[in-house]
Amino acid sequence: MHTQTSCGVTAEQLENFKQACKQHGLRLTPQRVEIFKTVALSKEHPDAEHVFETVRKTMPNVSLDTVYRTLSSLEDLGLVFRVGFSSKARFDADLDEHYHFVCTQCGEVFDVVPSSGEKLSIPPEVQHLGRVQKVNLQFSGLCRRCQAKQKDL
Amino acid sequence: MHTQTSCGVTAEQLENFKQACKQHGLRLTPQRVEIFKTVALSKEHPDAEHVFETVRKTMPNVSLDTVYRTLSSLEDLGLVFRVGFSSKARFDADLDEHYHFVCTQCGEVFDVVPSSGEKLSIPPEVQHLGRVQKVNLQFSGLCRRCQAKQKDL
DNA sequence: TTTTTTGCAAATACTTTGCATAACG
DNA sequence: CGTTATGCAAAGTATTTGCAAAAAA
Repeated sequence: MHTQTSCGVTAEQLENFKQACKQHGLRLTPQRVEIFKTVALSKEHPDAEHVFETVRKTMPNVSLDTVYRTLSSLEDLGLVFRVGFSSKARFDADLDEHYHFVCTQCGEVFDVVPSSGEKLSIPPEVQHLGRVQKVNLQFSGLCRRCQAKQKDL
Repeated sequence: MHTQTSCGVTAEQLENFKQACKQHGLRLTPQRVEIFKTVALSKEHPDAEHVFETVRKTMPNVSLDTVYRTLSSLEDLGLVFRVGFSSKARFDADLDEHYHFVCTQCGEVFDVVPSSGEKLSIPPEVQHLGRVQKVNLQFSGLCRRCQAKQKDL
C-alpha cells in the first residue's frame, strides 16, 4: 500500500516528479504540478483537451498550449507516456504480420519481420476485452545511423 | 518468385485489389489503381503527401483529398494498413510495462497488464536496428460493449 | 535579478467535407 | 443512364510557435 496525498497521487510519484524536474532544470510551477497530477490520477488515458478541462477546474487561467508544452516536457522526462503514436499517418501494403522500428530522430520506419517463433500471440485477457482486429507493435528509438551521427558531434 | 507486372506490383496483388474493389462496389478508377500501386510498391511507409507527390508524376491532376479518401477506402478493404496510430495523442503516467486495447468504435482505451510470462522481449533483429527506447503494443478492435450495441440494431 | 514559463493570439500541419462536374459500369 | 468518384475550395481538428508579461530560483 502506498501513502496517498489528499489528491490520490502517491507521495512517491510526486517526489519522483519533483526530482526529475530538478534534475533537468525544469521549474516547479503550479501548472506543471497540476498537469502531472491530472495525468497520474486519470485512468482514462486523457488527451490534451481533457487534461486542460480538468486542470481548468482548479486553475481557471491555464491555457491549452501550456498543457501541450507541459505534456511534451513530461514525456521527455519519461514521466508520462504517449499512448499510440500521433503525428501523421503512414501506410503500408504488406499484408504479412510484421512490426516496425521508428527512429525518433530521423523518422525513418524499418520493417521487422518476425521469425515463426517470434510471432506475437494475442493474450487471453485481450481477447476478453473485445474482438481484436488489428495488432500494432512499434519499437522506437535511435536508429544506427542517427546514433553514429550523434557521436560525430 | 512472383510474376511481376511492368511496374513491379505482383499480378497477384493487383488481382487481389481488383477483386476487393468489385466485392465492395468500389469502381476501378485510374486514381485508385495508381494510389494502390504506389503504396504497394513503396518500401518506405509513405504518408499521404508522399503518395500524392508520387502519383502526381504520372497523373498531374490528382488531388490530395482523393489520395486521403482512397487510402481510407483501401484501409477499409484491408488492402493497406496504417502504420502507427494517428488521431489525437493520449497520455498515461503508468510507468510499468503494459499494453493497450483501443476500441475502434467508441475510442475507449483499456490497459492490458501482462503477466510475468507474457512480457514482450525485444527481438535481436530489432536491437540491431538501433537503441530501443520505447515499446508500444496496441491491439484494436470492437470492445465488448460496442459488440453488444451492434447486435441490438 | 536572471532565466524560464506562462497566456494570448496567431500560425501551422494534417485531414475531412460540400458541392458541381466528370467518369465508371 | 444512374450512381459513384473526382477536383476544387473551404472548413475542421490537433498541435505548435513568437512574444511580452509574469513567476520561479
